Amino acid sequence: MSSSSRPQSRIQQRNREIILDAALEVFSLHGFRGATLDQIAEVAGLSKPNLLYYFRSKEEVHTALLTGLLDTWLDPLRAMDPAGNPMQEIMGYVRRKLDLARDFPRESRLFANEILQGAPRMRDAIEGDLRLLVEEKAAVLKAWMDQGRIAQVDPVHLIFSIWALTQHYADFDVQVRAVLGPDHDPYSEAGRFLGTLFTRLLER
Amino acid sequence: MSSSSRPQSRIQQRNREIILDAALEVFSLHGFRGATLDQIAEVAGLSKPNLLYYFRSKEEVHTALLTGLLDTWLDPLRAMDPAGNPMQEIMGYVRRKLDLARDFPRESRLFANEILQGAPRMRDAIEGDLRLLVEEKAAVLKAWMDQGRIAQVDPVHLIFSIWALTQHYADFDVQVRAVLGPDHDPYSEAGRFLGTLFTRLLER
DNA sequence: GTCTATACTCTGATAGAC
DNA sequence: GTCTATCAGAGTATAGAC
Repeated sequence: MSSSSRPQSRIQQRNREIILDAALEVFSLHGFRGATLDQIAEVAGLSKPNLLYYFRSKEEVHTALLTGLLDTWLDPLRAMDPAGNPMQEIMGYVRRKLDLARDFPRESRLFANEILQGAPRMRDAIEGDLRLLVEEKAAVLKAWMDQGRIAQVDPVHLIFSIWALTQHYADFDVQVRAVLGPDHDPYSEAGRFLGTLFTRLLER
Repeated sequence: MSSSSRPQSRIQQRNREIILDAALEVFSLHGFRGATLDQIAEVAGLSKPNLLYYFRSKEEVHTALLTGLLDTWLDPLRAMDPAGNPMQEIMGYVRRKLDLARDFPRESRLFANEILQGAPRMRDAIEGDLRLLVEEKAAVLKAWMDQGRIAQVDPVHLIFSIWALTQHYADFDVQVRAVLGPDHDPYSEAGRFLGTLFTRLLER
């Protein structure tokens, strides 16, 4: 099944993936400006001109990474079902968000870097899709509170707190592990802790 | 009163401060590698060679910023008094940490950038002073829990959660404001929300 | 103390051989 | 598709006039 707009051989797709993986590694550590094509090419095991054969510019590589990232990042929130059991839905969201942080820490750091720098390449998405989704889900949370099914608390800041607490384990991984020492599994401990925290915050 | 090791005129001290303030602005936005001396010099209103008259290198400017940052950042935790009232001490800590985020967001982002990048220039401090202080204060929290004065919860992750929740408002400021819209004061709302959260989590 | 000029290296991107 | 060679510009840092 070939696309007329962008025919791609298997090797092309494979190399694009290798490059994007290397770029994720480098951009997530150093941000857009701090990252260099030399570094990305080295991690990818390609020459710099060859990298630029697959992507026209540094900017294009970065854009390719950001495209879709926000969607992936928001999917767990989207999955929160207004018709479901409130406590289960919220706990499921926390669980899925923590799993994302554990399984895709580089994506989390890429996102953190982008926001830290003032979201120069994501502003529109954040002021658009992200804001709308938060408003929608905050309304769902508010309804649950007004029905007395969970405790009253600011629903938007509740969402912020889920983001902050889960992403912290990916973004500040170095610090978390330095403090805990080698004999700990940050994410399983975090799972238990966050379970307790949100239960006590929301259960009535 | 002159120091023999580093005599400094008033104008020298003043210029060093101007440079450090400009550097904080730029480093906190772009990280070490993404920041340029040109940018820092421009923000400082000085020529690049003049900047390098006050600091021998880009590295030296960055080091000057990081030195002392961790201390400032940990001071509120240090102030948590084992002899005080547990609930008041913890709430006071959360309050002071949130005030730090509100009043010194650039410092918070500088720190976040450093950790995101793997803490290449702060590893020792984090594995040393920071870790020790957390261990000490976690023991204090544990004692309060065992005395039944606050609810049982993992004390180290409790400290992580205070960091994550307060720093989020500085580090993800752009996102927070984009979601809340213009008619909100993020920090006063956060103050109320975090008061509720930690009360419900810890009160028995 | 501050500036202009400049040395030298790094970085993004292109040309062209294979 | 991949490589070597290379260019133009940006970057850190220094020299030396004032």
